[in-house]
Amino acid sequence: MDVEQRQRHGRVRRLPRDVRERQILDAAVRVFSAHGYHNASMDEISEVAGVSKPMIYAYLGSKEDLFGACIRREATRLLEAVTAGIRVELGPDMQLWHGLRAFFRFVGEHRESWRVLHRQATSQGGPFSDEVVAMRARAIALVDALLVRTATKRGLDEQATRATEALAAALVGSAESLADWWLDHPDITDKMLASWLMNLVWMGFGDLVEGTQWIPSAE
Amino acid sequence: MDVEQRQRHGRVRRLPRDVRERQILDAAVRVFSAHGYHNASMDEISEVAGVSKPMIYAYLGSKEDLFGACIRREATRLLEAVTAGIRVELGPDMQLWHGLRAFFRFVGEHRESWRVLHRQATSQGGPFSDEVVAMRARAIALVDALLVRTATKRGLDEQATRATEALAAALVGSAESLADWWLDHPDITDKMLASWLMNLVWMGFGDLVEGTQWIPSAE
DNA sequence: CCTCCTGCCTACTGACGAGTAAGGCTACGT
DNA sequence: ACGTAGCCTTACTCGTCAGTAGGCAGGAGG
Repeated sequence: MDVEQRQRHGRVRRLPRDVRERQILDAAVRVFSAHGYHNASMDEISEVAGVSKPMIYAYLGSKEDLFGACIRREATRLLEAVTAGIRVELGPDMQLWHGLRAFFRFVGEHRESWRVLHRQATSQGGPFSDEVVAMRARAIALVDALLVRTATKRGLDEQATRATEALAAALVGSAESLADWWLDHPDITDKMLASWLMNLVWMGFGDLVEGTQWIPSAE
Repeated sequence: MDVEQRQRHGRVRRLPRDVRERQILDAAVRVFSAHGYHNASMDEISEVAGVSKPMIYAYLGSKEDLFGACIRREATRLLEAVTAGIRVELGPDMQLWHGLRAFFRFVGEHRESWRVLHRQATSQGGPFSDEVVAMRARAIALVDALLVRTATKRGLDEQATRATEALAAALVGSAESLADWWLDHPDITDKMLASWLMNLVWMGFGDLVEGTQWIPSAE
């Protein structure tokens, strides 16, 4: 009977709620990632999820709610991956280094998540952008904290500390942009990316051009 | 008679084509900037432009065409502003400095243009993104050329030159991100932004934290 | 064996918005 | 005076979804 129904509908039927929710979210991420928020239809998501449309509304709410849920889940995963990668006991440069590596590794392994987070979500002027803006702010705050710690550890000068938040924003943006660039140059390793960016922001062009290089102290 | 008609419709009637086209493009940029591509309706654009909808179709074509035209116009303005700001006779650091200043000045003076270019256009997976991707590629190429010139002027090492394009992408991204950050911190001057970013990418955190600073050589 | 709860579906509605048909008005050339 | 070209409008069509109404099935508890 169960088998019969699977054949009739090509679907597994009568699964517990949390399993269905995960399936739906997975499908939603894929579809949003592929077509963007507006061009993604609930019908397609339901089809990919192997579930009928009313189920989505019953479990995850409106399209906007669904999108928000996707963003929250993927952003949380990303932030967790990055924070997990950081070694707090090391110096600031090594912390940044490991954070960048974790970031690029995550993007490499979850391209769809990244597309949803970066491309789709940033753009839509709607209420969901709140979700992303908040997550992005958390990322910037993370970097900012690192910069502030670094600056205060040594004798900080007032000018520099006022700029840390802006610098953090710039750094996050450069990493995002580099991740996007990566999508068109897949033959690069995540380690190379992290290394380039590290040299750029830690050493600067000035040093770089003169041959000075930053190299991770103990791999 | 003319006055009567203005009162009746609240509109100036019977204007030459190129004037109307400009009005329509201006309105489109404002509406796209405010609501994003998908949430912007042709009806609203026509209303803001003070023109009926069929005029838009007659002059600028479909919604997609219209959006493309907006992007092209605004992106061209931006690139022209930046290239006009660059002083080719100066050293590479000063060139970057002036380029950055011109960029932030433009963004400050044309926030709506910037929103359309950066937020809306990057996101939509549609065919118009081609327009933006192309323009962004031109911007990256511009920076890349500067880096390559700088690297080859001194003794370049192979590793570094392979990375220039990526670094250019990162730099462009950081400038974009900083411009976005600026929207939430309007009490900052464009000069400060340019200076911070310049210090970040030219000197790096390493130097910055030790008190070394980059300062424009002759203002 | 009944019944009720819950997972699940088919089949709709209703709105919104892109794009168009068809024609009116005016200025200018002849 | 009379076309004719080009500016401009009102008032539609029609497709596409988001969201919903209402009902079927299968298992648990009486």
